[in-house]
Amino acid sequence: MSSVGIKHIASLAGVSIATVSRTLRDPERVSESTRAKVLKAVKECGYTPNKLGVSLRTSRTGNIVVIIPDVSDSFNFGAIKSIEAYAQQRGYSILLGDTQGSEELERTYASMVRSRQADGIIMFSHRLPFDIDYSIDVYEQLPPLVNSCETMGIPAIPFVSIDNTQAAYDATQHLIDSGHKDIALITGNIESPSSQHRLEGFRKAMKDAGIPINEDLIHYATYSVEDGESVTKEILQKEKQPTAIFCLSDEMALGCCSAIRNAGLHMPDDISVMGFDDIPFSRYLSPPLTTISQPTKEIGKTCIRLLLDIVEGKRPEKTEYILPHKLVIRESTRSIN
Amino acid sequence: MSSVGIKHIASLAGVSIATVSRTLRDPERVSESTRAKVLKAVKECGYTPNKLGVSLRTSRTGNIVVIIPDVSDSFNFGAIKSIEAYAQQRGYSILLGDTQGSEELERTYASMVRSRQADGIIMFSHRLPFDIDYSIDVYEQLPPLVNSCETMGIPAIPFVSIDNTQAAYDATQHLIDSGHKDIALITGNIESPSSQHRLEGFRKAMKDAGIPINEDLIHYATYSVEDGESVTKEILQKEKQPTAIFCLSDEMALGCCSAIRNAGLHMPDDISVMGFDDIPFSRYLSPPLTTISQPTKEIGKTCIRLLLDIVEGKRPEKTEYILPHKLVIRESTRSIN
DNA sequence: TTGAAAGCGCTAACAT
DNA sequence: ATGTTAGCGCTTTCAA
Repeated sequence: MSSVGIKHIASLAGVSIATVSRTLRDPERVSESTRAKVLKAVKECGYTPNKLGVSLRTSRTGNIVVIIPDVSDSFNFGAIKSIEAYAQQRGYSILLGDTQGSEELERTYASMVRSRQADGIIMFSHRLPFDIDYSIDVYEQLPPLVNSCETMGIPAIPFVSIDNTQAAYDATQHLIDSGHKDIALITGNIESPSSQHRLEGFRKAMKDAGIPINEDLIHYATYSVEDGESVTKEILQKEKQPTAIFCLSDEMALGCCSAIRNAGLHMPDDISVMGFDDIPFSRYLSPPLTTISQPTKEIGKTCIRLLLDIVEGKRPEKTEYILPHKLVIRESTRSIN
Repeated sequence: MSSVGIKHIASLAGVSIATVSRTLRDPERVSESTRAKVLKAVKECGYTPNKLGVSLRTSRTGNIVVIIPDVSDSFNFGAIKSIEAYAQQRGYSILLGDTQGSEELERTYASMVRSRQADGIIMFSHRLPFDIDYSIDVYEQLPPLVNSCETMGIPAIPFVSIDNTQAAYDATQHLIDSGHKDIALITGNIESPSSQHRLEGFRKAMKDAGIPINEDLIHYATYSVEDGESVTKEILQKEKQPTAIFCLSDEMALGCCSAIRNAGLHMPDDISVMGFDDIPFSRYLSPPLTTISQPTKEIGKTCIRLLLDIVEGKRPEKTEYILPHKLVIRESTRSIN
């Protein structure tokens, strides 16, 4: 791949490099004839400005890094899609950084803004991906950063999510209303605030209904298909079985359903399963999954809008954006009243 | 976020900026005492070199763009994962560019190498994301680029994939061996070589078995869940129904299974379903999906290894890497002999 | 072992 | 309307 620079175009068009630059960034400011000459040369050479030079000079890159533990997790998808759409509309590019849950990779991607390769970060994890000195003003040390779905618990960092506690409360309430009392719960990584809050919502709903919680029915795992399957296996091997299993993610629910089927049981007749997230696959499951739907599109759009405002120097009015969730009742749960 | 540059560190440590640079890139070349001074200053300020400056100077960025129509497509996931792992090991960062199938976005991401923000491209789509002049040497105009799973049909571009024709042949053969003759086929976007080759493999297997192909049973769609569902609905509404449906992607098979269930039919008793890709979810379906498994890890690793070699100036020995696939027989197909 | 200085490609302030 | 020039942050000769 050959490399033509602005100087080459300038000499080819018989103008100064400044004129080339102007023609490209603000065509109105050069005469029509000059513009034609320059554009012709640009076209002939297939010239593209070296963005390193541009960014170095302007200290703007037009790149936003989105840091996600797992891009393949279907839940994130809706959010990513709307982040991309809106960013493009505002002239920014989205760089997806998949971290496989590795903190090191989180930091690597986050460092792209420190090293000036990107202007801001949207973070789908709860870990702060760089060190800050809490003894001095935290605000000053923060790059443009927005938290999606998980919070780091730092007030200076805008946070967009649903009310996980209330959502889990609603899901649990639905099971309780359907007559379930022996409800097993499988959590995601309990270090993530989303998992903590969902667990909290579950406890609260049970408590409000006056149902004592059997701690043996609470299983600590991760939001993965594999864990959903293995934990469910365990659950089904015990003597006393729950009438319902509440998986704190749909991915887990998927594994859960598989384990139930493999045990020769049927949903929802033998056991009810409640998911969380409403990933696209959930409606295609057999039976289709009852779950909590998150407004992923809105979450994504809010994140990127907020972030670009910050990048461009506007301060967001609020620092916490809680969007509405929805209980989606399908066929994996049934009333046992 | 404050911004300290190399000059600041230099003055803080009482050395020249050249020494700071040397200390950071090749610590051996400065005296121990100087090194200590510099590193101390670096640490105090939390200094990170501005990569724009570095890259501008060295004309290397250490970034690789991976361009994918849809990061959420579970099939790509395995490949992405191993691409990331290997790249990291060789000191490169992976930037994921999700294009939603948009050619414009493909070009946007591809232009990152032309504009010097990345060193090379791994492309999961079949469209060349920039214009080239076929009247002059094509090779000269190509940035470091490797094709994954889809080929652009340009010999100069290395290509890593399975043998899609043979894989579809094997899948079809399995159905034929099981006694199926009336086999419906649902293709992906027929402009993609992978779809074309899979269709070809299907035709060849049918022909070799002496089974005439009913063109009405070949449905042209895209690799999506939605299309799998809607096309299957259509198929099930006709008078004469096939005994098996071969979906050219697992995502489609998912929708297909859902449609079959909604029609009150059962797999594999009423109808057999064959997928393609073996995405992680497939084994959790009910019933688990019979499909073609692709060696995604190997595909990813081969791509990135090839690409980094090219970036670093080594020419790959071969230009086509065909890796082995595998027929995975689960429970969505049955013998009707 | 270290420093001075050129220059990577570009933009923008200033001058014409 | 266009050109000249300084300088963004860094690496790397070259010289000391």
